[in-house]
Amino acid sequence: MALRHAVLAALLDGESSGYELAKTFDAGMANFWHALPQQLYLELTKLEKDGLIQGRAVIQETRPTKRLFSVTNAGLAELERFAESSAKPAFIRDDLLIKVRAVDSASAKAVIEQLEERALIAAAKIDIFERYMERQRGDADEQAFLNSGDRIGPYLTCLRGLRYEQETADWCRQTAQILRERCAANADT
Amino acid sequence: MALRHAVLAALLDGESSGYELAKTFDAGMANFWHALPQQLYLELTKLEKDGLIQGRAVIQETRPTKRLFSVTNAGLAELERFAESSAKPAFIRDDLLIKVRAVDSASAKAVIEQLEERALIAAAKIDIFERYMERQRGDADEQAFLNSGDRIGPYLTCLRGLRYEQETADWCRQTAQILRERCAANADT
DNA sequence: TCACAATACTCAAGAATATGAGTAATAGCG
DNA sequence: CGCTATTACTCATATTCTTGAGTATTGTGA
Repeated sequence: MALRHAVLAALLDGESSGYELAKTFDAGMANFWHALPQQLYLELTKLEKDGLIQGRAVIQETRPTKRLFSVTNAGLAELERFAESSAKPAFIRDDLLIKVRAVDSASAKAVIEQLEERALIAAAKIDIFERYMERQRGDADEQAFLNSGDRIGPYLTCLRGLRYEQETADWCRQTAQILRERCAANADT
Repeated sequence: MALRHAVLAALLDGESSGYELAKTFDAGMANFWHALPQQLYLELTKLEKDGLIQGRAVIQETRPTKRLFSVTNAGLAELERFAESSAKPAFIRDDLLIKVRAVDSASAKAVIEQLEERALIAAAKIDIFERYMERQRGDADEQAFLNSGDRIGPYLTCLRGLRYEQETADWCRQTAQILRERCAANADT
């Protein structure tokens, strides 16, 4: 039931069409939710039907007409209710971790490659998050921004995403290194 | 398609019944997969039908008969294939992060409480992981264990789970602190 | 100019996950 | 002696998420 709330939260940043949302959602939700365009369109339709968001059609000259959605007061109230409801424990689902958990000498090579690949992906995300955060806080330093900025939510969650990716990158590199050394030791014998 | 592989990986630690697996799965998978007992029983049934695990009935005197499952050679081969297949990018799904992202003065109080609660949960997990890791490496220090231990997969993923929970706890406490300060500043004006 | 990418969506079907309700026996506690 | 917890599972349904296939128009590079 929480994609619903993730979409509402995303629309707090300003009205958006389904298409725009689909492009920015994964990045904007900084690592703690993910959805395909089809799900987003569907969810937007439902949210509008329930009166939590409202859409307005924008007729464009050169592009198809789009519908921009924004959160209604009922939507804000729903987010309030959501905030007060008890949160389900979070969970990650990560194929790569399963591969590492099951790793043995036969699969080590493939796993090492994927760890390195993942470290690169994480590094790219770190860049994106850092740029976003710089832009958000502008001239102020972080502490000042967090004390006085309004709508600091996206910044706070981006901070979490940033650290998560830093940990991911570090762990992937270290784990790949350990597995490489074990492969080498194995080959010697 | 990966609960399947998570269960296979879990059974590498030794044969287990559905019931035992259900109790240890969430903890053992150290934060990167989660499943309810019903799903696990179902998956075990499918895995057995596909010949990737085999079960043997153990008749107990005072308890109902249980079935212990272990990974077959076909199961090991399937894990190999899985390791070589390209991994889907991981994703987290976390209600609490959505709440933080949408946080405003109205919802701050509820969100602070949940952040503090989450920090405690994370601390409890950290304890569990640390104890598991100590037990695993025994007398050896970590480096030595990782160099020479066999089946280091569970240790490596536990390490990741540990750091993840440490980050979670830190971030939750810091974020709660920031929100508290803003509440106080708000009340002053 | 011609294919290909981008904008802006929709619909249907399928796989994976979650929820709720049972069954049935024994163990331990007061 | 009755109550609840534990062991050990099963079945059915509901929700959620993913996948694949479309539609229709416009902008852009070779």
